[in-house]
Amino acid sequence: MTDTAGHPAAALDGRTRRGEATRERLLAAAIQLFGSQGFESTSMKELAAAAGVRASAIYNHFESKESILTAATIRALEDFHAQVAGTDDPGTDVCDRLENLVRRHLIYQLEHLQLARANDLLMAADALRYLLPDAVHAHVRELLGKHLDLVTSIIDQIQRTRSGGPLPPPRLCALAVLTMCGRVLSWYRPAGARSKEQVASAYWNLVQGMLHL
Amino acid sequence: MTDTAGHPAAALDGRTRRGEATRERLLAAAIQLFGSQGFESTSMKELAAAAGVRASAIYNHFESKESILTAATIRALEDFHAQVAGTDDPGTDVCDRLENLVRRHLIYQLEHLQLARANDLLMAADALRYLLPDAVHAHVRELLGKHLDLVTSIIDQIQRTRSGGPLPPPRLCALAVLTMCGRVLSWYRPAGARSKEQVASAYWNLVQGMLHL
DNA sequence: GTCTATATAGCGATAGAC
DNA sequence: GTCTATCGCTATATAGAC
Repeated sequence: MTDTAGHPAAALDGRTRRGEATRERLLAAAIQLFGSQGFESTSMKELAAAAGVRASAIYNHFESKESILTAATIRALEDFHAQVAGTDDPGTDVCDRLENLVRRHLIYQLEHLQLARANDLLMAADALRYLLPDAVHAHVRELLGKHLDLVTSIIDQIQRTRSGGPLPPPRLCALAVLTMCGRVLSWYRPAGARSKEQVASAYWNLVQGMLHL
Repeated sequence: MTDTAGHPAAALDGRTRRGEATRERLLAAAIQLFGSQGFESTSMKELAAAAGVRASAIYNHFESKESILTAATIRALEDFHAQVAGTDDPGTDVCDRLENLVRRHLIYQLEHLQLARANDLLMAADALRYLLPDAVHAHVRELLGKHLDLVTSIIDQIQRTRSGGPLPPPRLCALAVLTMCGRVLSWYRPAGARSKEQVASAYWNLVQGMLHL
């Protein structure tokens, strides 16, 4: 059972290394399958097959199906944070910061379809609350909340420095922006004529209008 | 088995009337439970309990669990259409038409939380495609597509009559607007200080900015 | 760590009395 | 139309050989 902790790299023998690789494949498969089909309709057998092992072998790496969901959720969320919020530079112009966050959010969604969908599930409903341990659910809420706070504070600063007409409160604007980012998958059609860059630019255009920039 | 058709009202005896009522309770419970927990994680037993009958009695009204999903989906969608798109009056000013559709969409979402969530599930992913019969799925797509077309054409007309700056294509604008409408539940907090009307007005304000109105 | 085989529980669905 | 009882199946999870 390697569920809980990391290992000192020096102690890895061949079997352990193979085990780590299996665990990673399981995690990747979980993100992919949970994201596309949902948690309930993905069986352990299916998950194991996607990772190239038997169902019973899963229990060498995770103690239950729920614990896989937990690990996959945290992994996906930290990934998102590293590639989006983590790139914010407080030293630069607030408007550029917003554009950067928006564009990276969109690109992230478009390039990590499965991961994004998994995140989306979490953001959307508290539907998974009953599946995740309270501590994990709290962690998820905290990370999502921090990102919302970041965008809120940036929009707040922008509104202070601009004279423009009356706008809803910054937090509501931030929610609107993030909502649209999170839903870009429903209007981006890979088969369609628009490239990712075109979609990102069109979207940023709409956000500018929305905030009177 | 009353799954398939309506009945001539004259032929209703007491038992049949009771049966119709049970069917309605099952449908309501299905919309509520499928919408909040998801289809897979709702059992027939749970569904029956919510409607006040035993699990086996369900099969007097529906031939399978999937057929309940089908009926619930169509019911929710037609309800939405009647209360939102059905109120559009092509004779009035395009801008007023858009405001009407947006506000009714929002109010609908806020007042029919469970129904709305069920619709949202359908809109969001093609996740239910494998569960719904092709004909039903096509019907759903058609109704959703029609609504999108309606909003697109209104936005298109608005853009033609206004000189304003460059905007993304009407269809993309329409998707953005509908996306935000559909997601209002994630930022409306009943416990919060905002009333439904305040949320609707704030949202309409954002849409106006987005479309340079 | 991975396998085969199995335990146990819950699911959707059916049969037949009332 | 609803009930009790039950079938057949699949799910998650465990035991023990390798």
